[in-house]
Amino acid sequence: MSLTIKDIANLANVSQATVSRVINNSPKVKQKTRERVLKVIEDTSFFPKVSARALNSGRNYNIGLLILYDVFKSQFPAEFLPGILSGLTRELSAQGYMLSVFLDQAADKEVDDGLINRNLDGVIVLGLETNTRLAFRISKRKLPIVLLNHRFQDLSFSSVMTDDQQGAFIGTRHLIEQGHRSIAFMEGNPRYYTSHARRTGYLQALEEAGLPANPVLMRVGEYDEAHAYRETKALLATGADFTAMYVSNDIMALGVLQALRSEGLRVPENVSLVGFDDAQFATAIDPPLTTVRKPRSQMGTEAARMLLERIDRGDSVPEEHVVLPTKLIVRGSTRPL
Amino acid sequence: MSLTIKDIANLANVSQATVSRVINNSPKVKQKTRERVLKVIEDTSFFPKVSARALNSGRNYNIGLLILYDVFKSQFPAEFLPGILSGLTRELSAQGYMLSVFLDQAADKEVDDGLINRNLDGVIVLGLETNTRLAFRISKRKLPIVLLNHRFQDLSFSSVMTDDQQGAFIGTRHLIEQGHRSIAFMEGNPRYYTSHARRTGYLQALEEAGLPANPVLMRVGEYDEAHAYRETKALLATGADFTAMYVSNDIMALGVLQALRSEGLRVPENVSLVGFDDAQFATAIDPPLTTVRKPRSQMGTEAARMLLERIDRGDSVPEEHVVLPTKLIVRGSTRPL
DNA sequence: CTTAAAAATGTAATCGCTTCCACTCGCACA
DNA sequence: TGTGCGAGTGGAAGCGATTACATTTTTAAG
Repeated sequence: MSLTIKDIANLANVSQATVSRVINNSPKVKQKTRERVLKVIEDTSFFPKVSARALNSGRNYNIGLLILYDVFKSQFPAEFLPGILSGLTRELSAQGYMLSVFLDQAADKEVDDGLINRNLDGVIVLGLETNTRLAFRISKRKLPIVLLNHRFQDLSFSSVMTDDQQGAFIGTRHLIEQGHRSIAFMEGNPRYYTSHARRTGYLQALEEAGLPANPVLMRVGEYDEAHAYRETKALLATGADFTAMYVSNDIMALGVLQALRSEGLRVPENVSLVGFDDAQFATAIDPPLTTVRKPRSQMGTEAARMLLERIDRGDSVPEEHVVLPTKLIVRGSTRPL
Repeated sequence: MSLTIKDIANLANVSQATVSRVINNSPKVKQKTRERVLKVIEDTSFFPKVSARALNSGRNYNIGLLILYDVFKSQFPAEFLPGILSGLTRELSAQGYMLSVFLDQAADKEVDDGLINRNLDGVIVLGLETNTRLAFRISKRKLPIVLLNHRFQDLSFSSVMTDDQQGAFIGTRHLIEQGHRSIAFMEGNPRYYTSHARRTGYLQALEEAGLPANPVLMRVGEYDEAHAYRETKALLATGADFTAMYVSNDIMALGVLQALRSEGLRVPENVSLVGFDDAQFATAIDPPLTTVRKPRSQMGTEAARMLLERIDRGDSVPEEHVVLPTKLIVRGSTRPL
């Protein structure tokens, strides 16, 4: 049927062991022999069978991506997943690994059986919040694990995050640089860590500029359009003055936009607006939204790199926490005062 | 280290062979024995090692999802991927399979080596158009394959599609039912099959209602907001009358919306609008967009089901083409004339 | 109660690779 | 001329399941 290393061994006039050594880059093969074997491999386009290697080496060359339920349920921007997948697979396939996805939507048992026992070399957990029960179970099996887009303080899991505080900071600072002094803030669901971070970034920018934080201008909603609309209406009803607003994500910005319009206010003429996420529609609405973008692809590559390192070096690798900066994308929804 | 089938055999006082039979639901095990073995398996939370089974059964319990480049490059709605993944993994994990993703972005060789040789039991190809070169290569290796969201006429590959024509049909019919008689049509990139299907659906609805198709009202653009904006402006410039418009996707609808607004026209007061895709932002814009939704999750489950059938029964399964209906979601952008 | 067929179970070979251990073959050194 | 050593290679034992084939047990017909 298909080629085995035995065939390669015969063709190259060496033993199976040597072929195996060549495949695995063992240093103890004479250069000349190595070349001969490689040539045969090349010519026959031989590819070692993963299951056979896995059986006795323990390596499965397969890592799991566990997408937690909250990612799907919430207003997690849909365009994140493609970006992250792209980063993950690029890095992983370069090292010969595959990526298998698992959704948390199925019953817990399913995830347990499926995910943990399926001979994965490691797991990347993508979520907004840590599912602690699950994380504990995975760690109990000593499976290397990296948290992506969230972290868990009490457990020593490596994590890759973005610096949402810095994101809100640069977004707010952009408004300040444009001359705005009265800048409102629309917070997302306070249950999530990110909401807090973004508020802190907003406050930090104000403070750096010596601007007072005005509690009246700070509203709390959910990461959806309806709450943002309602809160903006409420804010306007207070009669408070503001010429700009930092909104915690792009979907909310849509709600803010509607509320402002309904009161006869225009963006950016009357109010400048900055969002977060750089959603697919951000360029397509009127006005195009100035927003803050997470380095989606890079988040994937970083997570993959860290996990592979952990797999290679074992527990000796210390817990690592990477925080990636976000980027301000200036479009038409902001303008100098 | 970890449990093997041997341990289970000892604990249950049977042979390895019997344990294996129980695991694989072989019918030739006495009910009583089966229960005893299952109990032990349950108690020890044993899980057979995939690589070991794969080695001699040929079954890898791993299927590949190949996401073609055009999916990422185009205005493919970002929210599709999560929906499709959800459907795929639900069905697959129920049958004990995992799903590994591969992106077409890497070099072709990578995909070739990686995808084809990595011991997958089958491949699902998600794309807007068939990458024929790749499809041929996969089929040459006799890997079962199902095309998702596209099809290829000349090759006998099974496929799962949505009925875009029916989608445009019900969208247009909705407008007709609301009393509209002059209905414009905004087409997407004519290079894609879907564009053609949507136009046909539009025309079909007009014909069914005995309405003439007016070429002046039909514009062709790309699946993005900028072209839609431009084409709408051009349409308005002709001075042609219309009270409604069918737009080939939601992103384009954003452009249409802007163009209409810029000319002082309001939606739905002056023009009713129907889109396609039910993008994440469709509920969040003003007015909320009436649109046509693809059954994302179901597309996934169907594709998985078909692929598994093909894997189980081999080539005996005839080529199958499933076409799923779309659904009209009525929101605020349409109203009776 | 036999006894042959059917059903259930066990034995052991096998899948394709990795890796431990043994072995060969120069070559430097005493 | 031995001797020791290290580099390179080969032989063969697994890894943990599946499965063809052999064997035992059960069932049912006579």
